[in-house]
Amino acid sequence: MPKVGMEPLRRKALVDAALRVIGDHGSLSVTMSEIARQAGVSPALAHHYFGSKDQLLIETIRFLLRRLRDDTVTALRAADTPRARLSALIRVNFQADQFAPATIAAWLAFYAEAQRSEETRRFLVIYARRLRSNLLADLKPLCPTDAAERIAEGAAAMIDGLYIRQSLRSAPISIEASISLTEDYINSALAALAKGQTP
Amino acid sequence: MPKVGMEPLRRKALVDAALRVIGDHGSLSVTMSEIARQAGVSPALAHHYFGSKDQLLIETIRFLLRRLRDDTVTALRAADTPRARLSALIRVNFQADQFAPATIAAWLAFYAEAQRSEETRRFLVIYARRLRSNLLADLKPLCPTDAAERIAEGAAAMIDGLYIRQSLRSAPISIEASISLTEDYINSALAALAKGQTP
DNA sequence: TTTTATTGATTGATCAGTCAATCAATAATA
DNA sequence: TATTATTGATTGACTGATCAATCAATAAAA
Repeated sequence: MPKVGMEPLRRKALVDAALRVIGDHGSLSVTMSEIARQAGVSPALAHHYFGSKDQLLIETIRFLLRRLRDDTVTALRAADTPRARLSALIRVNFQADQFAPATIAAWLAFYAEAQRSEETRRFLVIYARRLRSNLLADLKPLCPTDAAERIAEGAAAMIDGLYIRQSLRSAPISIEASISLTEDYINSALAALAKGQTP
Repeated sequence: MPKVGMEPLRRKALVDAALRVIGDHGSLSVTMSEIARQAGVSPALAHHYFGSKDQLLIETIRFLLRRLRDDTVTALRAADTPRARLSALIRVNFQADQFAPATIAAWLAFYAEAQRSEETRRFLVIYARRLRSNLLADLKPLCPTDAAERIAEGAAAMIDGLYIRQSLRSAPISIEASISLTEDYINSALAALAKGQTP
């Protein structure tokens, strides 16, 4: 055989390259040639391993999702109270690598793509649900379930919104400011509840 | 066929068609032919009036922006206290036509496009700034300026986030629920302030 | 006649995807 | 050890399709 065992290396290199190209091109309208060139291989090889451009893009979004999930798991492990886990959850979503312009551009591009590709949409729905349910799990110990559901929904929306707004790079908010805005939302929502419960 | 004075009619028909095609295609990767067909004219005519596909797309986003601004002006006129104007502002952003799937898809597509096209980006920045500053103007009478700025930022993000999440059509939130989530955020943020100020 | 509206036909560029052919590492064989 | 068969890795060249953009020609109004 030839240099056996190239496949996993090439796949990784191609996904990385795809992410980079999408990132600084700011769109999924990138060519296989460009991706392949960035990965240092021929366009034909990219097709050999992924079958189609769509498939390579799907793998790329899976990668983004997996990275976020892994970061989340790690962050949650380090926190031990519900409130601390909420903070960890927020922080993860604004972590440096998630906030990198290229990453933001890629997420955005995939959001747009989700309107066309059912498979892409499924992945993003998974992300959206996961964020919401992670928040929910740690809000439930802190307030009634129905309130927890609303706050989880609101916090998830705020996180996504801050993230998207970042993509415009107008009046860019710092990571810390984004985090504290979300923290404040949860704090005051919980405080308003507590006040309402003991009138 | 050629009656004089067709230009404005054709331009409008083409922009409408572009919006529709972008909407149900869920992407800016639409062809001039498709848009022209929807508008009932030849592709060549679309080029005749707009010069290029990019230009037609630019006009399309201007149209979206203008519609939102007009709706905003109308809504603000009908409200007379700062708090009422805040509610009006929120409501406008979740109005039925803004919430239509095709409209959401188009906004999303333009967000992605903004990563590539400086002109598109400028338009979206205008939108983002306008939302923020409208909110700010009516928050200022209700709380200290620095707090108003934070709340405006947070509310704008929540609105955008709810909007984006709607595009995934998973666990779709009703218009009313989206509105009340944003209202609650403002209410509890203001309440937390009031409480903090008179301890 | 001059101007405006409109189109069919065409061009040139871009790409995804295919394919036949080559390269090189290994394992089996002699 | 030397030879050979096998096969994953890799590519250059090509194809077919798609599109934006152009243009020359025509039809109707002014």
